[in-house]
Amino acid sequence: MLTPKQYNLLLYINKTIRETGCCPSFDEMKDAIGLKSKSGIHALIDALVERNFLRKLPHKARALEVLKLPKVRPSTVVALDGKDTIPGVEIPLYGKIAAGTPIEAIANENDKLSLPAGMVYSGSYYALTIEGDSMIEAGIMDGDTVIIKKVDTANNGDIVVALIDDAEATLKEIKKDGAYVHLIPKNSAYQTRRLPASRVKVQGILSSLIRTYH
Amino acid sequence: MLTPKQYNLLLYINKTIRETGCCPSFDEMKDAIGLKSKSGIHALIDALVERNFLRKLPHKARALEVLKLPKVRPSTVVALDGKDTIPGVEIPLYGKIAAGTPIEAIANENDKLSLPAGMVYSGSYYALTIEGDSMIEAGIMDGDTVIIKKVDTANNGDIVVALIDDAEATLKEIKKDGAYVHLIPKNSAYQTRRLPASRVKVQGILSSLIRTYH
DNA sequence: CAGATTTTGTTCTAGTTTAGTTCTAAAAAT
DNA sequence: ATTTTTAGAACTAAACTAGAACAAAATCTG
Repeated sequence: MLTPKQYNLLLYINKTIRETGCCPSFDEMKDAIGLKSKSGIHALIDALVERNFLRKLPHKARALEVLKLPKVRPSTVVALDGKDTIPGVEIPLYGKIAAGTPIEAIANENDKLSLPAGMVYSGSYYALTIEGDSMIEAGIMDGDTVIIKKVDTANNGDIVVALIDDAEATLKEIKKDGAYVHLIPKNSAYQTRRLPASRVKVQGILSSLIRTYH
Repeated sequence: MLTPKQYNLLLYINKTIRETGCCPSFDEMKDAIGLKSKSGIHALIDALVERNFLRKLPHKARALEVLKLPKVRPSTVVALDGKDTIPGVEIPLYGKIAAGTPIEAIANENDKLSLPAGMVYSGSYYALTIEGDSMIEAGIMDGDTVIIKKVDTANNGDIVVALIDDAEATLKEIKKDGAYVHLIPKNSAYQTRRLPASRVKVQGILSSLIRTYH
């Protein structure tokens, strides 16, 4: 994944941005990791950008953004010897859902979400990552992971994954109105959509939500 | 599927990346699994790449990525409800947190929350149930369960459990301002509180959030 | 606001160290 | 006896260090 130098620089950049609010300069970085020339920093940063740990705004000074950090976990978590286990399940993580975009068709077998058994009851479940802010007033934020229970009917007021015209999937509150359904965003900047029931398929209802900070 | 050498090497690579954040070199690997030459490592890695357990960025050093791990075989744990087991942890659920109520008053050692190991990294954690709407604009709603990492310092912008005057615990965004701290609610109907740093103790920072519907 | 100044980022060259690959042969296992 | 695994050396390539010169961005100044 990373070389030790790359890793140390990444940690230093992240720490500095968090503590001071602004990005260190190349000279500050070279002092911090003990180099005498900043050309090496340049190469390290290029490597980190290439690996998608950093992004830099082109033609700006002190304009680095940390995209992710290597997940450093205690070894007990990966000691797969069956000691620290709880009853649990793995459900597929199907990708992102956003207003106006279909769920990514790829069901990547590698993307799985582990859940304690207590979070899922009978039935079949899958997970999606939220993109966009159309449900923000329901406390569903960009980047949240939602756990969806596969069902094909829902009650008024349920938050559902709705597939429109077999093309576009979206997470909205549903309200039935005769032969029509209303798909209600929870953000006053967005409009409720009213569609013939025949064009809308319920693909599941919101069962739980997980958000990770930092 | 995998030979014992391949399996051990894969676990070692995964463990090293997770613990240190960076990828081991071939020499480190050969020492780790007890070989005297690194040419054998090369063959093992090729085999792991071919079986899609590893990916390597071409023409890069220390640029391995673990794609998947062999399935966990829960040998002794009894499956519950036909469900599987996963690596996991249990953390204490201390009760509700709301403006004006100390945590300890409602602490009950018996309430535990099970989490998949992937949700907690190094450190000690506890869980609280949110009461009230003072953080609603941060997507934290009444009834949500928050997972708190026990630490006693935080950075500006972190959402923390703050204990005021050893009496009152509250979940707020923290901002340090010299000898003072600001405790910032995320609801325009509430006021930011500015307190001398001596009256405020950080009891943990928000690590993740779980919400269950229905 | 324009121009000057300083700070910051980029590029180049060149050399050192570290890491990865390939090949051959010996040793072990089947 | 054949195949697989291991060891070792030789080689190629990437990572790292350093210095300087230059270009661009940010800041200062009148």
